[in-house]
Amino acid sequence: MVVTILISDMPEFLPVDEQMDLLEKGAAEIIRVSDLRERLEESRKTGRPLRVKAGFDPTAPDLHLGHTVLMRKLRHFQQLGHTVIFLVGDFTSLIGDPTGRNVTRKPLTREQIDKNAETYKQQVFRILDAEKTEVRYNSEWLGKLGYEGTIRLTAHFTVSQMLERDEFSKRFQAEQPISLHELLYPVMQGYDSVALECDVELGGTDQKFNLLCGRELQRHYGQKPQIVLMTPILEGLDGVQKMSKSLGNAIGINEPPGEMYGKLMSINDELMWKYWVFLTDLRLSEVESLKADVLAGKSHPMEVKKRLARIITAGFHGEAAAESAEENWVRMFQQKETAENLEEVAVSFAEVTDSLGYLMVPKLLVRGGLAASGTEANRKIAEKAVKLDGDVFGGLRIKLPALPARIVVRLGKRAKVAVIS
RNA sequence: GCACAGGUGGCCGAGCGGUUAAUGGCAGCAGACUGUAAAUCUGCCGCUCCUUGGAGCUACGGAGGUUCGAAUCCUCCCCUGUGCACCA
Repeated sequence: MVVTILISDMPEFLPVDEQMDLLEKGAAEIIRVSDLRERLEESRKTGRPLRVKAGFDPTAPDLHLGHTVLMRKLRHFQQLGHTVIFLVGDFTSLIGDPTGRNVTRKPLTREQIDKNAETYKQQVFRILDAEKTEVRYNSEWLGKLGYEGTIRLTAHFTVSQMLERDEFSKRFQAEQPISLHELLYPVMQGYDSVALECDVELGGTDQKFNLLCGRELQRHYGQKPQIVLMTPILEGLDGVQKMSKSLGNAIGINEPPGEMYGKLMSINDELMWKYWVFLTDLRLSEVESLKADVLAGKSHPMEVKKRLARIITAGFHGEAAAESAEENWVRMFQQKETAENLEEVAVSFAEVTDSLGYLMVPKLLVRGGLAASGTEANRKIAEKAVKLDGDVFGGLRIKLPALPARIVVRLGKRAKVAVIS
């Protein structure tokens, strides 16, 4: 399943201008544009594809749309015939990337790393072409480095260079801890570029420092410094903070179509335009014209958002699934009816009934994952937020009809069908 | 090693012997309003059990202690930051 097929069957090495067009779209910053152009010229002349690396800490096995901004850009390089290296930072994840952290990260165990790396690959290849992707692990060379090699490597950097880095200096000034080993992270990431002889490295804008370390080190090792292409950090559902699973504002690429569609619809209008740019293949000019139409009142923002949700959902689940997700959404939220394709939860009679055989509604809510605890379920019932088969429920227990029973349980926006037997 | 300042619920941050499940803020959830938006307003926001009002349990870095009673006082330990020292 490939999200983007912008240009398929592209002959290798298009004219540089055309390559640049595709590569520059949605890039936050390129260091440096002229170098990239030059390197592409060279590759076209010699027939040597560029080596394009992106590294991943196998720490977050659940990819979300924020990650796909970068993946899509890698895919673009791939489509242009260049070599994409998917680097699993199994060694660096022993440290934990200090980027965006105000706290030292806990190191992972070997088992966790391996497991995460596998899950990661599965997900990444929904966007990248697995056949054409070189998968590497940085333990391959970092593991061999040893203490001596590490010392030699770190000698290329000074403490003040490291402290220039925003994350470090902020933490330092705020009198927060910085562990010594965290300073090693950028150095090792930089060495990856040396070991792989990268022409280009991709990363989020928050990775700038790390990416630049690669350039620095490559110079020391007599290589041409890599071009650095940074993708923007996509805001999550709240529209403010970066999309991140731990912040609870993410849309995972493995989420069912209904969820994905619904979450996309819940973003605010302003954010929608960013999603159009970074998560679809519409040209910049096309997005601009959509926006102009909305501003001019020619089209309704909700309709435009529905189209966005549909395109993105279709990219991961196919056109048919996206269409049915949309129909469901309309039925549930616009027409306030009950959706057809609600998720069913099988519940056994004993789990949710009291000794007299009455259905305990709070237990049902917990069992169905709609409430985190019985206490919370009770609160929500008291707030008249719970509906059973479409009617507001205000009590505690209910007499069950004949088994097996199907009850549509709804708490706020979310609803499920409980099948009790 | 010494001195000082700290460690409170998802996060930030009050409290400094009892009316404290613990003020505020953020995040989150629900209701109203809507375009399931956003903004705004309102309510909720540890867990369990009976119930429309209660009962119990767990919680303020860890372990002890003082006290009728401790997040609050004492002792020891762990962790963080800062300064000084060490760097024979």
